[in-house]
Amino acid sequence: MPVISAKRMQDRHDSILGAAREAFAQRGFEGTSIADIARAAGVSDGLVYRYFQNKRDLLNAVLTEFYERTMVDLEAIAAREAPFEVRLHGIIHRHIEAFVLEADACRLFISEVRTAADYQGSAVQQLNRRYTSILVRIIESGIAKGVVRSDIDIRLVRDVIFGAIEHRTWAAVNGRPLDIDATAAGLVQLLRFGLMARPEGEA
Amino acid sequence: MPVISAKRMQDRHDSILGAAREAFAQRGFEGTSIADIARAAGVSDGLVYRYFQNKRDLLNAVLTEFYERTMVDLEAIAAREAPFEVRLHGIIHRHIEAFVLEADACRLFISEVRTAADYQGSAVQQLNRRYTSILVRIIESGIAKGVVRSDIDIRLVRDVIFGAIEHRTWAAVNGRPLDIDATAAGLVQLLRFGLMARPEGEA
Amino acid sequence: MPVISAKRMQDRHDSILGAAREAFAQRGFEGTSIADIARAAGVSDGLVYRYFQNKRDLLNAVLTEFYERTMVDLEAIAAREAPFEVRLHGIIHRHIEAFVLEADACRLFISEVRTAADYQGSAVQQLNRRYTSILVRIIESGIAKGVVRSDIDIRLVRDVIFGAIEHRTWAAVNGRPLDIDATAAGLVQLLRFGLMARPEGEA
Amino acid sequence: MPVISAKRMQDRHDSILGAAREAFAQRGFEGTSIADIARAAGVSDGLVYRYFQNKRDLLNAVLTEFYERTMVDLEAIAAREAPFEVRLHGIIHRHIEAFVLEADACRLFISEVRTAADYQGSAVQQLNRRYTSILVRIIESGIAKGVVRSDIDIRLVRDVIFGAIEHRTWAAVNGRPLDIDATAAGLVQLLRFGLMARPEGEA
DNA sequence: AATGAATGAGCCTTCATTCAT
DNA sequence: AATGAATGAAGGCTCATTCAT
Repeated sequence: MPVISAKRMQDRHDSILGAAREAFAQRGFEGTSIADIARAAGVSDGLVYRYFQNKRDLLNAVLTEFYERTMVDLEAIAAREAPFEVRLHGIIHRHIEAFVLEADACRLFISEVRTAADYQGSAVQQLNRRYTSILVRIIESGIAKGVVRSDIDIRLVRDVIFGAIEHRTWAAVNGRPLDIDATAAGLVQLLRFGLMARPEGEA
Repeated sequence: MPVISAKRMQDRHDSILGAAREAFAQRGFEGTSIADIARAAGVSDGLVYRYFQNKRDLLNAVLTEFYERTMVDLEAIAAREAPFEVRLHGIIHRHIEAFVLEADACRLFISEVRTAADYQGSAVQQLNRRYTSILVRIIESGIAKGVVRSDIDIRLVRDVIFGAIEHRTWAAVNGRPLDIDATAAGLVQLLRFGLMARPEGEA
Repeated sequence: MPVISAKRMQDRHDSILGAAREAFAQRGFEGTSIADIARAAGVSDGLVYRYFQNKRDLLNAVLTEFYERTMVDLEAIAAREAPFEVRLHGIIHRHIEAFVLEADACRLFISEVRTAADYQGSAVQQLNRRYTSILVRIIESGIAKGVVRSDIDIRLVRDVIFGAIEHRTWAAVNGRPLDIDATAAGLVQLLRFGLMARPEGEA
Repeated sequence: MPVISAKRMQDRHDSILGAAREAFAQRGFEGTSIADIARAAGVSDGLVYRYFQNKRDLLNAVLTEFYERTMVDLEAIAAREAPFEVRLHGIIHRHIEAFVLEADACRLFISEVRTAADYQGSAVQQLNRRYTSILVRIIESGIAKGVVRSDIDIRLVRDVIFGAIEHRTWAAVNGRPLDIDATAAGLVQLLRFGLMARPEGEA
């Protein structure tokens, strides 16, 4: 039987997590100390270790929370009934948005977690897979409907989309804002008909 | 008259640089200590500072050396006389190769340097620009020849290509090998004609 | 509720401060390492930084403590109702005593702090000013009472007294003892009537 | 038989010594590295050790040179035939001048040498004794001539003069200039007749 | 004679983590 | 349950001194 109420525990948990998100975003993982986080959360250093195993665990928790929050939106878009192009555009648009609005979390993931030795097989990797698989399912349904070429390499398309957005957004992270609408539209257009000029000028 | 021969100095320089490349690749920048590098290079801690200003400088040197080495190949490909598709394929192929063969350097760049606060305006950023500009010039020449649609967003294409390869190769970095030829061919194909199925079935 | 008692904290503080005073006195500021001090105080290196901001701060604390302790006596003497000569003698005597009994602190101040670039405007300089101003006020009251020549340069007198004692005591610091009474008496005598032989033989 | 000429050796010696004086003056003893000095002197690090045993020895040499240079003037003043007051004033004036013009050397002596463990019995201490003994001889001759009270403590007078000047000049070292003439005159006046107001108003 | 490459000890400070209170 | 004092290892960097060339 807990000595403090479950709600109080949840509040503590959340404020530590929030403080960590903030701090990691601003100063990076190595640049943030547990004392920083504890102070921002209004608790003692020691208490952090009651809620999280260690600093690394806290980082994972921050990213897990980000993924789960963002994924709700993406899955809603994927579940919607709409033509292939609309759903593709929707998911690309929302993903760019996530990158732009939560650039800090993305940067954390890219520079601190994805490269870590223990990333393979981690919970965060599972989440990342679920995240990207949403896009994969959309493309699969496009193929099923005959809108997308069946000989396409789905995983390659996935990497093209996520990779392009990551690259694209990076500049925006440090400085001038990114035009989300234009970028989403441009990417969809490029994906639909490719680079090549065509006599018939269809695209 | 130098106290040691130029060759000996070059050797020292190279062994420190090599040890640093190895160590950074395996344990990351923060995870590597100067003592680690010195030990691996068979020199004293202090000597590292005779050849490199500080730890950060050593990281820059590792990446500069990688970029310059790889860029020689890329520029040769870009300079070749060949149809657009051939040159595009060539450069994509070589870039994937670089990623696969020197995954360590790429990982370093991505996770330690590109995200650093002082990346903007740094020498490494200059090199990265030169690197990516090779691809940009190929696309421009494709437009000039009328092979590529003139309304294409070149910077978006660049981000698609580099981003896709980065994402794609990531899996290969940790574990199973990547089929370089297939990946290059698939990416070129996707870029040429896009995702969409076509009645004429040209692609 | 504090984790350890206030007394225990005070003890820690004092033992670190004491160890620092001892170590600085024996080996100078640069010659003393934090590890030396921690070992002598029976604590870990890290704990020193919980009680003092850094090494420099520790030095300031040592000197502040010395000044404040000594100043209590000096101010009591200055506040006493007594003829000018008595008060002058009292303060000179006590100042010499401080120099002799706490030669280490004086040496520290003279050789490590007063010459430092950041001395001007520092807290220690404030204390030093308060310290010397006690003497200045006594001389001023001597002038007010008509016992001391009104055309005297008070700051020069101050420098004569403190400078002389500093010089004088220096020998005593390293080796043979100084006769405090004789020195105080001699200095007062010299200050009262100067060097010159006088026909009337008054002095 | 030396492989290089004695003159060349002397030049080397002097340029190293000069570079050291400059560097110590500007950055202090601890703040100056042998490499700094070697660079400024236009020689290699190693060569410094052919001319001086170690860094400490170099500091001693700098101060010895200063003392010897200044002492020539002082001894000339002491040797002059003149009334006591004139000679006393002359030597005080010249000493203040030395302090003001070569504040750096004085600061070095005060903060780096006089406090060192090996000062007692050192060559620099010998020089310091010779330096101060010049003043002592002047006072003795004043006593012999009956101008100075015979019951005066000569060593105390010496400490008063040198101590006062040291204290006085210190402020001048960091900032506003010191009026050498006024200070010398004021000190002589104070020493001659003391602090006390006198009915006859002789002083 | 002269160089300067090489050494390696040393130092201040930070901080994740533990545990007595 | 909560605190925060305490630990102690680790790390980047400097520099006096030596000695092979």
